[in-house]
Amino acid sequence: MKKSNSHYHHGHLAESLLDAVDEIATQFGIEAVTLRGCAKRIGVSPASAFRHYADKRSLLTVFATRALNQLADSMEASMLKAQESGEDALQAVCMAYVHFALTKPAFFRAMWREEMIYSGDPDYLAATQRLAGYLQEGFLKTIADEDPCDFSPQELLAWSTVHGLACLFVDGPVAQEKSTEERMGLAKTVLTQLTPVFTQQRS
Amino acid sequence: MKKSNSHYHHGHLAESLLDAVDEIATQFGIEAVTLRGCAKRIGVSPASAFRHYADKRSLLTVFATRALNQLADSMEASMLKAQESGEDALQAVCMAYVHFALTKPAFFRAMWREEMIYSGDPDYLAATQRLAGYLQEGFLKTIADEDPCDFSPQELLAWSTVHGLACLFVDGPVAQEKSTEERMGLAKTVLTQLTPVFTQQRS
DNA sequence: GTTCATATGTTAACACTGTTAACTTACAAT
DNA sequence: ATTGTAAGTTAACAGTGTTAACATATGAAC
Repeated sequence: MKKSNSHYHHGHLAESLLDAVDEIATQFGIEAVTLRGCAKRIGVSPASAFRHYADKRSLLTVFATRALNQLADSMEASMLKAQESGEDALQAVCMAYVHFALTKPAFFRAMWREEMIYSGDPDYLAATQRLAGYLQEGFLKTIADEDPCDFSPQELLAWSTVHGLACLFVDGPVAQEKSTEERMGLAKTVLTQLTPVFTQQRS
Repeated sequence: MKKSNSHYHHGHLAESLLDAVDEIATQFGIEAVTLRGCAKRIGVSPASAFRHYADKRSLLTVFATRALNQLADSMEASMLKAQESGEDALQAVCMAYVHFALTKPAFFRAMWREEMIYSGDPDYLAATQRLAGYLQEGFLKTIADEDPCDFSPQELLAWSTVHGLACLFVDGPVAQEKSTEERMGLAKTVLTQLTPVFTQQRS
């Protein structure tokens, strides 16, 4: 955090650019994010971004990865809290997923826009796997050392339902006029229906 | 279908532009669709599109609406076929949903990219409601004349699951290396788990 | 059939985008 | 102190959506 008075070298440009993407995406949506806009917001020349990111898509990939880890953090916290108080951990994790999508829609979109990012990037893939890991907790692992990209039908059902719900809320025509609280309640009702399917084989 | 030899007036530019979007999106993805590219493919000047569409977003809105109706057509056909042969109609409709996403990923994406279209457009909204209608068939309607945007928990569970599955296949890290057939099989396994939830209250 | 309003196309320009090449500055190791 | 390198700048490029001003073909009224 050392500050030069010359201001020629910014010093934290890579991270500052991510913050700029954050702010612009939050205010105007992920489609409005522009390299030149980010640079201008930081007070730096348009071309400077290319010293730190190969292209715009790389920047958005890192941003998406960052957003995935933020979501995973939030899911982890919810899980731990639920485990302490003896609540349904899977339910808590799912609700955290939906809550993130509702409160940070631009971030949630950025995570899954396949054509805007390099979805084969190792860090990105690792972040998606970390996220999926919290949804897999609470399920019996039948096979050890399995491919982390391979999901049991129960796990995939859980992820599909919560992901679909989040997507329909964010980009779809479902409950558009409703408040965040109302939609969270609706999500709870929907997810509760799944408990009979899971309670049979829960660990 | 009358053809002028002067070639000054194209005649079917509005529809031809939609076809161009179709072809470019299929080949290179929805992000690669460009007004100038569409115009060039048709052999028309870049500015001509604006006589038929207010802006690019309007064109993509009509394209998304068209794609939604194609999906709804496919779902309707699957439903009728299943009803004739006595199969599970809801299952058939869900499988048609996933199949469309897998075979026409660019179209499926275009339907739900909120920032690329005018999602408040009446025709677009009508198409989404038509689509949702096929998922609602087979469920008991408890309240008559209800808002078509309002879904029962069961209906929303069905839509969320199938939509999430489709999205995770198309944009997510799930089963990326698997073939379409394998993924359809996986989808069936996931969706079958929902039958106990629905059979209680099916009509 | 000629006239003419209108729908539908063209051309040329605008500001803005991502990206690159050539250049400049500051820092850090010798 | 010198100097190599990391990190910034400027100026240009082609490509984008969009608009204004202009051109042409169509079809209805006379």
